[in-house]
Amino acid sequence: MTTRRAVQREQTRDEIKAIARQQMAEGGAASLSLNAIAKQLGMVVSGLYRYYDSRDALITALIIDAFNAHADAMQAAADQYPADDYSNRLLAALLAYRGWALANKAEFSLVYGTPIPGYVAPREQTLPAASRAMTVVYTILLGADAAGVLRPTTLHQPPFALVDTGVPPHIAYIGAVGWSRLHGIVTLEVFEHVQGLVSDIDGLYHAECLRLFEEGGLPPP
Amino acid sequence: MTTRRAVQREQTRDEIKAIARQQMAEGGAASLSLNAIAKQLGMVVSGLYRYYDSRDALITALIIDAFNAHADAMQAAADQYPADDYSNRLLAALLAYRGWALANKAEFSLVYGTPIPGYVAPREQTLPAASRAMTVVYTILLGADAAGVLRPTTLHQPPFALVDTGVPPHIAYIGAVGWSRLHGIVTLEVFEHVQGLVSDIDGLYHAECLRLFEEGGLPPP
DNA sequence: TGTACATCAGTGAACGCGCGTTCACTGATGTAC
DNA sequence: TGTACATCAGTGAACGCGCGTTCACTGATGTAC
Repeated sequence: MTTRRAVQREQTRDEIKAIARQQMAEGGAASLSLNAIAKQLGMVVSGLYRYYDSRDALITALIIDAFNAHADAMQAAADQYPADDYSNRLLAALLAYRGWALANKAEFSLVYGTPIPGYVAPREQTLPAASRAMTVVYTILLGADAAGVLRPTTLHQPPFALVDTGVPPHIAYIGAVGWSRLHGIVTLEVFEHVQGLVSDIDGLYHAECLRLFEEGGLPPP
Repeated sequence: MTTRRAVQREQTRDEIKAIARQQMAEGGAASLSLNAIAKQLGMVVSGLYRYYDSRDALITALIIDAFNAHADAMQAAADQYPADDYSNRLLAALLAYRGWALANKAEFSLVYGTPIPGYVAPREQTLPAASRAMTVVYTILLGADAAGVLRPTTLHQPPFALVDTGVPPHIAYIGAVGWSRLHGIVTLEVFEHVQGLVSDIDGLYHAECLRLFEEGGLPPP
């Protein structure tokens, strides 16, 4: 039974990440510093190396966590509605995309903003988590399509080349268009570029969501 | 005649910015360092303070330059077409938005990505330059509207609140929707998130541009 | 249940590094007369 | 055109700071018998 020490260890790993997240929330994603984390943890900085091999390893863990938390938020929002209520599930997931980003701006920046100088993400580690958010949306759309709820529209015939990820092209097309549109609003909002132009960003986001339902052929909720 | 020294001075200021841009292009926007710039310039680091009051002052200058260069690229692209060829002028400007961003990824990140930790942009200095890109688009749309080329569509009645910037709401609405949509594609592309999903990003961008023409009521070129 | 040993969490000192900023200085370029 | 002085570009040393990482260490917690 190695349990007790292992549990403690896992707790400390989590605590380190929690403090890192908190400090990122205060000073921005790029202000991450092992020294500052150790100080707040009440531990000497070299002690952190018992838990993470290096600063980069910690960043990677934070990135994976962020992707997962983002996807989890979307999934949880969708799950508030019954399995066959595709429209409400999708809208909830889309709103959660923005909601999580605004509630966790630093983590959103860490993942979708300027890369941290000197750090390169190990793709094979981060990619599975990174694609989860998209999978949440695909799953809902695939369900709707299988149930015959997804009306074919012009947005089902991609006029450009998509990467084959196993998802049927007409679903992938809606996904790509929807993601880029909504992501645009969210990035501009998180980095405060659109506030001088649109006062009701919530309204803009909703309007774009509804247009996506219409263009994608799913009845709006 | 203070000219000679003044000219030299202006040249050195430009050279400092050029080196800064080059180093940002190599190491990312956040890797900006006065020491590194001075070394490459062949000058001792304290000498830089003859030209910029501080690191932050240099960053501000670079940000203003980036906004201006971006808007200039859009304006120049539009100006390849006659003043009354609104459709081609607009499309050229929109394509230049992405083109400049891809050709100047570091400057784009500096301006639209995660803010540099410890630096806060003095809004009153950067705002005029920041709004220029949007002005290029507005001007074309206003011209088209005045010439009666802009067909009224549903995208002319904003279902949400816009900030009054002196631009008529129906124009501002098209601007906000178009900007956020296209910006989304460009950010995802610059930070390499969409490459695993869409292989022909050029095609996606064009398709979205054309949809904006249709929705906005301007005949596609 | 008790002892002998192994594992491992956390310490503390030290490493070399790069950072932005200051200050008194030298020597060249410019201005005033 | 020539001299006296002011301006200013660039130097070099020093400042204090925070950074990530290493290493030999102590002492507590766990395991084997």
